[in-house]
Amino acid sequence: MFHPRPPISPLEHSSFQACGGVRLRLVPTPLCNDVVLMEMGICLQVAVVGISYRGIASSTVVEVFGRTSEGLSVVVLVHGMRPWLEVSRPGPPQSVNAAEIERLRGVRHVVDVQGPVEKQTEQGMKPVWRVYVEQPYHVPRVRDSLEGRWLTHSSDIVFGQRLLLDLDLSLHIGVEGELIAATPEAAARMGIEPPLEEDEELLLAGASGRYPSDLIVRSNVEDLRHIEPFIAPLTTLSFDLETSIQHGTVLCAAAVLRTKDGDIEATFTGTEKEIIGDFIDFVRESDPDIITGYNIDNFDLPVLERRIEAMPAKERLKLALGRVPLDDDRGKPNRSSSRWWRCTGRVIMDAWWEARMALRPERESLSHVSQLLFPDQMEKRKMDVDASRMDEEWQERPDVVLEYCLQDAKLPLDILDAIAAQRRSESLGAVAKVPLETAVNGTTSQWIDSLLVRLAERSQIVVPRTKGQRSSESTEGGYVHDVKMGLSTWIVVLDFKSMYPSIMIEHNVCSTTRTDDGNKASHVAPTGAMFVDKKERLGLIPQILTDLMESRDFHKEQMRLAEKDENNHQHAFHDRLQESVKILMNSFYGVLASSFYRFTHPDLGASITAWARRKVRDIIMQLTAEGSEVIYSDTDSIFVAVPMEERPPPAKPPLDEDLEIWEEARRSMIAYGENLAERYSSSGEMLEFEKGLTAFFSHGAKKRYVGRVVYPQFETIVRGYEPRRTDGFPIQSKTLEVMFEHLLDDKLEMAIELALETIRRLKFGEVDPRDLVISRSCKGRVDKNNGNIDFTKDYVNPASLAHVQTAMKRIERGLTFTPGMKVSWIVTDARTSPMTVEPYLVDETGGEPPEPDYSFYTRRLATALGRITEAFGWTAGDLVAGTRQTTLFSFQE
DNA sequence: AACTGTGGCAAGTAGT
DNA sequence: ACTACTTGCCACAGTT
Repeated sequence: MFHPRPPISPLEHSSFQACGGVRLRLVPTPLCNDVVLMEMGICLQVAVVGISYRGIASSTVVEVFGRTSEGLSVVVLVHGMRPWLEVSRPGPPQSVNAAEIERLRGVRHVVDVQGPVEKQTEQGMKPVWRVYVEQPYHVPRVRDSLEGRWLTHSSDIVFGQRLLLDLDLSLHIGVEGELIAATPEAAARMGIEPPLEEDEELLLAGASGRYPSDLIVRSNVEDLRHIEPFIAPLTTLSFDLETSIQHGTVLCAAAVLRTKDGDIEATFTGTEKEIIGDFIDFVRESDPDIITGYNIDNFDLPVLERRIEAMPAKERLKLALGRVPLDDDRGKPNRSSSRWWRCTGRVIMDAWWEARMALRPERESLSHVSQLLFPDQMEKRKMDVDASRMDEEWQERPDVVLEYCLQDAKLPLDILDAIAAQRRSESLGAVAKVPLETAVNGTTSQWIDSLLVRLAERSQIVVPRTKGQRSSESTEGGYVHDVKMGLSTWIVVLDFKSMYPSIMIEHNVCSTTRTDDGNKASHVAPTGAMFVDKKERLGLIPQILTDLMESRDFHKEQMRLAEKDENNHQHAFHDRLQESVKILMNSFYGVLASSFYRFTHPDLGASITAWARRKVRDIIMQLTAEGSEVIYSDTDSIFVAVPMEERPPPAKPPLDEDLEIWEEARRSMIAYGENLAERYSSSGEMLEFEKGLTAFFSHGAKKRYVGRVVYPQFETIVRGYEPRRTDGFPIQSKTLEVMFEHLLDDKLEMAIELALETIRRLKFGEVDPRDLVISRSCKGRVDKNNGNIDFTKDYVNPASLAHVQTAMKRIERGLTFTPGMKVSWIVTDARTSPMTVEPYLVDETGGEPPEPDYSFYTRRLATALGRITEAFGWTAGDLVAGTRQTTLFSFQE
């Protein structure tokens, strides 16, 4: 049983007219001459959640699933799209006789051949024909049957994406069309009578049965257009199942739908079939854009699939969670080969995965992540249901379990809201011009394809296929300068602005501009790779990156304006957009350096990094030559010591007199940074003064340093060291964090004191075992047949690894383990080989923590702290002993 | 029997 | 999407 949906408050009619409103007209239909059907012209702004398509007779209807700016769910049935691919003759340009084209027309499933059009191919300009085929799935078949006689282009683009590419649309689209069906509530909201819902009408529109959306609109390709991004009132449904440990059956379930108007909660009880059936009904009725839950990818969705599979064939339910008619098989979520579940018309977004990516928590249990995000609210959440005794709990107090289940359904929504996961994805989709689904679950290559393919096709450049194999050779990457060991004071950090994108723009780096002809080359990389001049041909990638840079500047400007107006909403909106642009720009280098991307060549990635290394090394050499000291550098950043006659102590002093000296040093540091940035910036490359530090410390290892930033704002940065890592143990991170603060204040004695005291306490076991928990992610493969986990595919010697040992012990004790999840343990005996560890389960099942091997932890902590203190003459051994082994040699150091 | 050094595996981070 | 780099542990070989 579930609570019914409360009525939706009617919207004001005027707000709907902003985008054209609703027109009514009476027209005779061709199907039934004597009946006059009402046909309603409608104009909508839609955020595209997902795109699919269906073949109808000899044409294809594209289904665009989304949410309107007014908050209604909609499926737009777009007519007039025809699947196609392009062909050209292999080899150098040559004449093609008409008979050859006629043969092409005769190929099975080919509907039409058009052209030729002169296009740029890998072998120069060539005539290219466009071959239209019956259905999208015929594209690969025709492609393969033409193998050898023709080269094919644009022949592996998924048809759903085709709509956005051909019409140059993004996530937010304007739609004009005919309203052919609406739920009574939706009609009421729009202030109209719902249209007649006759089967013929839906069939005419290319639908079979009822889509679960509020509106069904029929449209034509010509009636879709690009619109500016808006914040869509997306809806999210979260759910949680409680299952029997003994039988694996579903005991109860809960779901919460979150809209901009609030939450609707539902709980499900009864027989397993009733629970699952009612849950499916609730999903279809509430028609959310996003389905979420905690670890649904690896738990709840597989459980639903398995339990339905276990039902007798006759009365088996359909797991129709998708936005398609009930009898349409595409409604069932599937995860074919991919790590992600897909479900037609909706996005499946696992709050576990999103939280993991956004927060990088040390432990990943729902309770730990909630604690992290909502420390105050967690008081309310009573952990009084013992999940390891679920069957008994359900027997004894079902209402408590149901309440617990509802809580667990609701938390994922709060988590996603707290990290703004949906909004971020919407922004990324708007920038990469892909549906929400691709923004959430797609790969970077899909986002970049979306921009690159559409520009190539507009620029009369053929689109190559994604390459099959990966080469064994890897490209040399960025340059990392040796870091000076110890404490340095008064440092400026200079950064190249968007270094790799700038290089790509400056040197016109693109697969379409690369050349082997030395006469044509105007850009020669340090590796010898050559690229033509911009005037000869402007590369696709430089064009896109230039646009992206401009759009980032635009959104940053809008942020400034919003800030001035104190419009937080607008500020956050543009901040997300500029952030998405940045993410996208930085992804370009990655796909270009990958060997299987369609628009790349091994020269590209190698040239970019080679130019970058040269640029950074040149500046380091010049700085060194002029007497400045370079402390560190990684890829695009340079840390330079500010030249000063006398270096004031780094800590901001309380005394007036000293404070003035300190402030003066800070001012001269800023001036020096700005001066360097200006001197080393040319038109093509921008070196920016990014940060000013009073103190910088490293023990001498690259990518590991801490710094006290005093410009542009005050903060402490820690890079690479244990406090940044999720696989250390808490006391290690906490101690180092405080020690770093002391070091940066130039309070060496306090840092050493803390190290000695913490090690002493640990040696005598005077610490909370919680501070000794180590967590790491663990791989493994699930055996399809028996559900067992196989570790041997991922690990050479699984049993010798502490995290695998922990995972195995969890499984032994009947606890969940899903490949990729983090497991937590305490080392109980390090004298054995491999060391003995015990899972730490206090958060999950309660009980006593395992007895730690304190001597192991003492040694590990001493090693970590000793690395730092060794810069000041205290080795790890000295820290454990509690005294420094002073020798003549150590004094000389 | 207890160290010490080394190569290999694995995870995680810093940077794009 | 990519490379550079550090660290921890194990297995093994070679000392002390």
